[in-house]
Amino acid sequence: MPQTAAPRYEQQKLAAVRAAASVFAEHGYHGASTTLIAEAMGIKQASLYYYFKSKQAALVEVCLYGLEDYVERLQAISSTSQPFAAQILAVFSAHLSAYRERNEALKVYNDERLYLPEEARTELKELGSRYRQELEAMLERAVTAGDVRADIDCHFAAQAIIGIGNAWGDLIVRDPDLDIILLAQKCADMLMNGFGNRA
Amino acid sequence: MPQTAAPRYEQQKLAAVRAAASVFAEHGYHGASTTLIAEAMGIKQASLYYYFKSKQAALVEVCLYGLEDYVERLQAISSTSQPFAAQILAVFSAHLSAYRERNEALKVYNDERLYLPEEARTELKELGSRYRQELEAMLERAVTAGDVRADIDCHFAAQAIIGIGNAWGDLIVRDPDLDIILLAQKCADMLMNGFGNRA
DNA sequence: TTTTTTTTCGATAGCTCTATAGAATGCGCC
DNA sequence: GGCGCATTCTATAGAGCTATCGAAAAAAAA
Repeated sequence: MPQTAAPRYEQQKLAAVRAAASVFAEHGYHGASTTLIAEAMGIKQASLYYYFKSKQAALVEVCLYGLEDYVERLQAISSTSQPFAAQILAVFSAHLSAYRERNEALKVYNDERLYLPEEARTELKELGSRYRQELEAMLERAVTAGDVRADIDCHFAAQAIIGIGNAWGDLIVRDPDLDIILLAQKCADMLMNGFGNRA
Repeated sequence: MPQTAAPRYEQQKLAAVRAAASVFAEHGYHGASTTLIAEAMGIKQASLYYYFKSKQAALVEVCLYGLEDYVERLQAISSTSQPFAAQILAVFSAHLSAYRERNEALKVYNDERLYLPEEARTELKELGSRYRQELEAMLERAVTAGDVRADIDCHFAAQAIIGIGNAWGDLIVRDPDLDIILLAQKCADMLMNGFGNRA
């Protein structure tokens, strides 16, 4: 699928972001060198600065790339009128497949965001917490609809869902054989029904 | 509480491990400098090498310190004959309070273990997976006892439990006001009963 | 006090890393 | 071909970092 009118710069810029994501994911922000990133995309170290103003700027772009359509996807799910059980399955599927598709970038956001410059950090933090808030609102609606127990702490629940997604996301990055669909089903089942044997 | 016969060396060594844990936790392994670690314990950079052969050796010691009684605690819980619901609550409590007590070291183990030397890495990995296996065995016993649904994938479940614990552990480190007991209860409740409204 | 041992220090070699500057190369277009 | 622009290169300044060495200081032993 050839991009229409994709000037070389755009292509290379994207390649640079991806290379940076990959190297940051493997070595961590501080452990990664600009030389390594450049090599990963087949150019020399100094040429990288044609695309990034600084190493830190590269980190910012990688994180943004990782989060990009992440929140939007959740909002799309959240705005459907499916029963909650179906929604939560969709949430896990989206979360996990985001990890698979942009796995390095999302991992980098989770692991290295502490090293972002203050300014970018708050911007991204806001994006991240928008995600949590959306999830929280979704849970609250499910409570009113009677799909979710009334005594659930929605704030806690939203954090837990994100935590589970991220934990599996990490494992997915390292083990490409994991079946995302199956995993999402198990997560959703766990969350809705618990492990306990119904008396 | 004065340690009986605690020679200066032992004290300082422990201080060094803790300082390293703290600095690694804040800056990451590669982002941390030996100067910073030394300063954190009030000595000069070169003096640190009296206690650590190398920076990497410090990482190893921090990780070991973080995991130390972690597995043992789980085994203690696992060997009781409490009902599973009580056990799982104890597991979460132990997991979360370990994070609070040795928070930096455990966080370092989770975040930075990738940068361990191969040899130490496998040793620690084994410790870590002993934890998961123990949890898995516990779940299997609970299935036989009828406390847990028979159709649960115990391997998945064990990973999920660890993932949830670590996710909250991370948040605990950053927010010291979180109530661990309450959190553990919510986690256990979520796991056993799920969020779904029982028809 | 003097001697011995443990702990800390200052100085520095040797290395790697980021970022910059200016030259070279490719490439479309007249 | 030759001009202008975009892209990549080589070379390097400048800084920080780990680890080592031998001397100093502190503590313990005699």
